[in-house]
Amino acid sequence: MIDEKISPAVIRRLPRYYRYLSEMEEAGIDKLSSSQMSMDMGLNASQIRRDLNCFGGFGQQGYGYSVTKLKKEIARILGLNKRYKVVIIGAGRIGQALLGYRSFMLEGFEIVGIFDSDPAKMGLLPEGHEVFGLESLDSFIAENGIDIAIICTPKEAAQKSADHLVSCGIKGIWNFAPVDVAVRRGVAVENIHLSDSLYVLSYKLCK
Amino acid sequence: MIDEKISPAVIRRLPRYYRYLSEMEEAGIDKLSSSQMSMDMGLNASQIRRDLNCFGGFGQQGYGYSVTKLKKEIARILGLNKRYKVVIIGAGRIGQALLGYRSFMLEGFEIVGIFDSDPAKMGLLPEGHEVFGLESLDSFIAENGIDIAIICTPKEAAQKSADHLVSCGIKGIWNFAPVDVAVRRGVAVENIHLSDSLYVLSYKLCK
DNA sequence: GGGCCAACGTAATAATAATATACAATAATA
DNA sequence: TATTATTGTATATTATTATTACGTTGGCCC
Repeated sequence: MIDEKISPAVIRRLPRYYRYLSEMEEAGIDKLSSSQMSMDMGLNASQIRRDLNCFGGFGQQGYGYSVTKLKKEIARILGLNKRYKVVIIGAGRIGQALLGYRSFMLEGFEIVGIFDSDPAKMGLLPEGHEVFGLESLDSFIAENGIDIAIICTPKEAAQKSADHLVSCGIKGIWNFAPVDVAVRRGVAVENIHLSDSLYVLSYKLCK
Repeated sequence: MIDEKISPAVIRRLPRYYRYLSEMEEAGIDKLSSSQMSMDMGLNASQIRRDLNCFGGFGQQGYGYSVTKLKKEIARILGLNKRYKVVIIGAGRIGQALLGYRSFMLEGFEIVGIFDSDPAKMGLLPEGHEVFGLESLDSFIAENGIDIAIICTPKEAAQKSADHLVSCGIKGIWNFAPVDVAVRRGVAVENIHLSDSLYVLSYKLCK
């Protein structure tokens, strides 16, 4: 992977490029110029070229970008060519909803276990998944080589969960609890703050 | 509401301040200085003061900010003192998960209907909610004075749904479909791109 | 009540990111 | 082989965001 510091702004745009390219590919388009992308995506053409060039020259002068090739390259940059083993912590509504999210699996994120502290939640869910107790988490992570944990606990439990997961060697946390969990350097965290987004919507509504 | 352009970055921080203040209030703290907040939140103290001053001088020199007062002010700025009526479009996993999200209701977002195009989904859900057909959406929105719609459809249907909702007079859209829906000026959209966030996590993992 | 101090409010500055412009290099095409 | 399109890249400009610096104000103590 390229090492010189790439700005977070660029990185956050990569998934958008990826989505766009997937759509174009589905639509049967096999060639795109930066100016075409620019019009479709509402970004500056030169910014697009610059973004892509952070990772290498994927285009061809006088021709443009091959949709399939570029999509594959971005997938590689994002690490979507890998497979990740994932556990979910918290078998509430969100946890269960994510459990059934088939499209994650397609992209290489395989949910192999869901855990909860509440004994009432233990046992079989629809579709054959089983909810385990938290006491079995450590050994499960060790035995199954888990890469990513999704935190779907109430906010009170989130930081404790994160600490626990990190101590088990988890390297990536996808956090749905409405707190900013703190982890040591070397562990990646992405937060989905649902209510933050809803509040911003509310703000926009009363402007 | 203050009119001079306030930067999106500031607005996105407001929910975070709100969360932080709620926690401090719960913890029984009634006074905070910007430098204390700065340490807790990992933001620059002066940035905090500037952010808050976009909306008015809520602090007191030589003293700091009253937690309760500041929290109330931010709630007002975000429009959380209002009540919103909300419909969900799409009764799949995410739609159903959001339907049961009690905490939204506490903050003034009341989900009053859930709709789906699939006849197989019609009928009663657990907890007494009923899934309606899309053909009844127009009249439902008109009769119930709906403010916000949550789009939980597959990506193919999202833009069509958005168009439909806007034509019914909906002013705010909370979009969970993995596309950027386009709406006319005057309609607010907030996107939750779950997979974008997951992809960024994946990127961070293979850095 | 006067001086001191804490912490705000805000102006000035610096850093980051986005946009625009330009152009040589190069592959496709006719 | 000439033409054309479009990249890759440099540079400049503008906009946005964050940081530093400091004057101002109100509370508090002696």
